Amino acid sequence: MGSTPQPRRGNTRQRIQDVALELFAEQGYDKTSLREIAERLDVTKAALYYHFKTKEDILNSIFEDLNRPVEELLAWGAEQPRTLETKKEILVRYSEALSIAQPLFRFMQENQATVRDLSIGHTIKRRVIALVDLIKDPDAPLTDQVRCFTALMAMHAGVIALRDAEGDPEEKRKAALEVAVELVTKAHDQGPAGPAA
Amino acid sequence: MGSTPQPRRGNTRQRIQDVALELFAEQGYDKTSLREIAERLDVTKAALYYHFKTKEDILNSIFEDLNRPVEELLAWGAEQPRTLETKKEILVRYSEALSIAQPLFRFMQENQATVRDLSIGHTIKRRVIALVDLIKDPDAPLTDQVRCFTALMAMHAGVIALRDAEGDPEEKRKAALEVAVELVTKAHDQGPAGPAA
Amino acid sequence: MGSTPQPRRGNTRQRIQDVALELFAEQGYDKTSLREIAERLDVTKAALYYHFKTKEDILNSIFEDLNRPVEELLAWGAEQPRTLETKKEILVRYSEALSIAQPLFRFMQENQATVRDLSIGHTIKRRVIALVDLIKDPDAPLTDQVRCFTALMAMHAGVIALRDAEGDPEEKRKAALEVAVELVTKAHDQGPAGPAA
Amino acid sequence: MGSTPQPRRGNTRQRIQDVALELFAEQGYDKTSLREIAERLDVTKAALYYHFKTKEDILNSIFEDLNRPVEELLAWGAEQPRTLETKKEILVRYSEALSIAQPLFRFMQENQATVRDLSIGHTIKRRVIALVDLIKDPDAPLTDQVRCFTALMAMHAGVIALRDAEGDPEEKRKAALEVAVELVTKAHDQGPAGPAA
DNA sequence: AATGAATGAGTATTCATTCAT
DNA sequence: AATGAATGAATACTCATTCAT
Repeated sequence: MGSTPQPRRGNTRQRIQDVALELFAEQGYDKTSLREIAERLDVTKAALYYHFKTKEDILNSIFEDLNRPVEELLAWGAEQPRTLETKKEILVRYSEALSIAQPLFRFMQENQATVRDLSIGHTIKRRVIALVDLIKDPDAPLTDQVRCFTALMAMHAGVIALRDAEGDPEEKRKAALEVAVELVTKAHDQGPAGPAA
Repeated sequence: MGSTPQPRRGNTRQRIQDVALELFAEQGYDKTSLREIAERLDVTKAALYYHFKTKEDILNSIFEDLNRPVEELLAWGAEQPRTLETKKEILVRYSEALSIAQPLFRFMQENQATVRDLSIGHTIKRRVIALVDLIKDPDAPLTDQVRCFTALMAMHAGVIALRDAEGDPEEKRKAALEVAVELVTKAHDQGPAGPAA
Repeated sequence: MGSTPQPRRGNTRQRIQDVALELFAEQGYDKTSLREIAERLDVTKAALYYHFKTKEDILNSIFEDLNRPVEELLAWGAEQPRTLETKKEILVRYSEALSIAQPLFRFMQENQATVRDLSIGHTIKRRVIALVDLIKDPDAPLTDQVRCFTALMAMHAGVIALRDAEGDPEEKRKAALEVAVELVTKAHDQGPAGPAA
Repeated sequence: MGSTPQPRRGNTRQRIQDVALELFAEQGYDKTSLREIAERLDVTKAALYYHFKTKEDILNSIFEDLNRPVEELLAWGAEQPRTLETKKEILVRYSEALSIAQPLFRFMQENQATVRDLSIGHTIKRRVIALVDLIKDPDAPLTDQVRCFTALMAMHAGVIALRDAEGDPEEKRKAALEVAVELVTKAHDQGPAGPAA
């Protein structure tokens, strides 16, 4: 186990990404060294540099791959009418995207300080803003804006933060989605100038 | 005569904490070196070690000081009856505590991965659980649990995450508190087994 | 039909030498990596190793090619009578050789420390000594030896060191040659035991 | 030998400079690693970083110290009348400065490619130009300019390049100085527009 | 109450080189 | 005639920590 010099097929790049994401999510970006990644894969550090230009580049490549669904969701959402139905659909899809790329999103949430000055930092920030813009109305009062933002956080919580709380993950996700829908619905039902009396 | 010309006298410990918190919150714990802290204070690194045993110890001391209000809130809450009024009061006080110790909480949120295996990690985790326990009913269904947890996150968002969004900080805090109260109220109104018909 | 559309055919070896010399002269030997050379040629590093055994070997091959004229000059000079005319002729030819292989000589001058313990180091050293021997008289006093050595340096200066000083390169070369001739003439006119009274 | 933990007096900084210059001159800047310097001094690499911010900084500090005499010579020369006597005096003093700081100048000459993009590169270039300006007449014809530049190179040769040629160093220095004076005198005697008939 | 001097373990990154295909 | 994948050894530099003074 581990000592057989496996003929290394062309999957090393993928294996690096997998191990890196696992470690980044487990221990954080800063605390994960390239030495550690290399050791787990039983290759040398230099091999990592054959496949990626820098440590940050490993993260970037992972992000690009796993982030695509969210990007597509944003593109789709931008073309829909801003109805309540659309908003709900966005929440549903986002929840699913979160669930699928859970380790990446967990990593992003737990390493905000680090991620902020990495090149994906900008992308992420823009993306959150775009997402909120899709589910809140343009001139929504502050309270409704908070409701919409909180809706997103509810889903993050359901998928990521409550990761090691008791309960079936899928049920937690559903519950969080329900709460999110509730919040966005409430925000939607009130016109831009507060409760439509 | 009356104005002290050398303000740095015996207060070095405090100054270290101030600068450290500022830098930890700005750049993250890992990326802030003791050299940097020392340079800002115009003392040597060794001076830091006169006042604190380790880097982590600096953080611990900051945490102990700023966290006291929350600890007191938990103690107080534990002795109150679990009425809706109590829950609301807890939310109000927690929101205030967040506001006062904003840099610390921001630091905690943005450095979760790092904080997790520092000694304050356990404390924080226990505290969040205790807090949720105070505002949710013992046998609340999953959805209500999510509501309560989300209520807390709403307040974190209002005080911390929305820090550089437009708008008056105090108003954002109030709006977040409002949403939080709403969520907890809804959770409270439904009995442990769903809607109290 | 007549014009070859793919000029890179069998000439890779030459192209490697060209690019390598350019980069060696520009940045120095140590600071020029094989990666850089390969990238400029749009081939892989391994391709370089198909054509050359080592990095040093690339340099050796360049040196061998461009150095031939000087070697021939030495051979020719060794067979001539040691008259002033011969000496002048050697200076003229050397100046021309310098001019033609300018990048190589520039490289040699600016990377003396590095070149010293490369295999061309010995060759170069021997060659300079041989050259001085051709233009100075066997038992010339120290001052005349310095004159002869300085004559060579004057030409190096004229072609290499003054490279980015103002003025037409060819004129600078001529001027340097003139000064060199002057020095050697002076050295020649004085017998082995000082001024021929 | 070497194992006694000598009480390290406050001379470490100086010792680093000494060893570094020795190695830089012997092997070149690029090929001298901080590990090597540290090992020779029987300290750790980190100790070097206590005293100097970077590898380049070590070189800078050496340069600043040893270069002072030349800087002073330039300042002095700038205030003198541009007579032949002054020029001769400059040559004499420069020759002495070269002799005293021989290892540094040798290093500079043999590592031109490297030094060029270090921070001392600019300083050196400016200095050579300033020096030539002091010994050549403002509108000297090209040949005279070459004479002056060659005069400097003659002295470099006498002190540095001929280092391991036979003969007493001091005598070689004197001979080189003589040749340099000769060249500058010749350049001086001819008016700005060629031979003063 | 603090400094000056140093360490040991670590980091990301680069390089010349190799070899099976 | 060349590539893709990898290595081993090195490099400059940083960090938290220690300790005699």
